[in-house]
Amino acid sequence: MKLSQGVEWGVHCCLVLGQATAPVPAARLAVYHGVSQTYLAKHLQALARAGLVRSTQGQVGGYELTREPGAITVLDVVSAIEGDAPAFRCTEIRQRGPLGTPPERCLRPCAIARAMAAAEHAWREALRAVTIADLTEDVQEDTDGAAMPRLRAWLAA
Amino acid sequence: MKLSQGVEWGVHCCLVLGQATAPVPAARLAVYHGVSQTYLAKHLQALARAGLVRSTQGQVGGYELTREPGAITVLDVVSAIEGDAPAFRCTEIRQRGPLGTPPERCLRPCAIARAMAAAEHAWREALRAVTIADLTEDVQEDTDGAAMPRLRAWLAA
DNA sequence: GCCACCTTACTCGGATAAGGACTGTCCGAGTCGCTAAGG
DNA sequence: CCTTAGCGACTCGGACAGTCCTTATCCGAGTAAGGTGGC
Repeated sequence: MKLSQGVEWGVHCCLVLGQATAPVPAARLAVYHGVSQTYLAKHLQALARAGLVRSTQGQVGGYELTREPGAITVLDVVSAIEGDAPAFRCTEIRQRGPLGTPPERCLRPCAIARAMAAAEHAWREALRAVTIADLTEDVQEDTDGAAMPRLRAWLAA
Repeated sequence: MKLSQGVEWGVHCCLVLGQATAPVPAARLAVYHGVSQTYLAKHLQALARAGLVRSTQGQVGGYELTREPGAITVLDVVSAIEGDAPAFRCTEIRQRGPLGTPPERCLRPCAIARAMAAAEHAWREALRAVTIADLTEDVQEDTDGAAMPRLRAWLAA
């Protein structure tokens, strides 16, 4: 089990966009993070499709958040990049083989699937509890309040 | 993010082995579940490497649990199949780019990595709370107590 | 001086290749039980 | 009748291809700003 690289990039981009006062082009976000410009663009498209960011074309275009940072959770970003499909997919093994349970007896999901779904629910809730604003504050504390002012100055330049 | 197919197979195999009183060959487990024999063998090797099951060769050989079902958690099986690597891998984006934070300033893990790690911890704890014995009981209830006796009879035949 | 048009440059968006991991398969090494011969 | 050596069959274990998804990239469509010419 592994998460896509794009998740990390997407969250970082949301942190940056939360500090911006004007649309930021994808290329500028890529330079700031030191990653591939074209590939980051692909992930930003996913964020746009999910409605987390809005894209503007033209000379002063770019990406900007559609909601305030406190209203965007990490789960929103992860779901936008990774999709909503559950990590564990029950293939109904219990219905197969010589002692397979008939489908009409399988009213509830498989016990294994239930346990897996409960664990994924806990994972999602933990991600839902953290917003972009929370992360921004954490980064501020980690850097003694230096990161965000520097970032805003770099965005303005 | 998706889990390997082998996780589902591995848990099901542990459920069966928990009911067995003698080693069960991999081929028999595959027939019972209606899955590929050779591919299931590959995943059983992973369970053996993790010390969850013991393999015996020879004519009456096969696999058997090393611990009682109540002492094996779903997390044990998932870790055996998927490995212990965390799903989210921080690539230290904060250290890159024109405003990268110097490594000597990065004492704590990245705030994003901390949030992701907390969520994964919640996921792991939820899986650790469920044992093979718990799942066996759940399946019993789902089938009105019919599944395990039938399984034991099939194993004896 | 003001307005409309055009050019230009910049932006995003989807369609297109390469690499790696999961999936699926095979055959060889090792081990145990059974059989048969000898004492 | 008991012991022991050999044989045979069954088991696991690691090494080998195929396929899907993630990664990475490119070029075309669209848009807004700025400049220029006309009124």
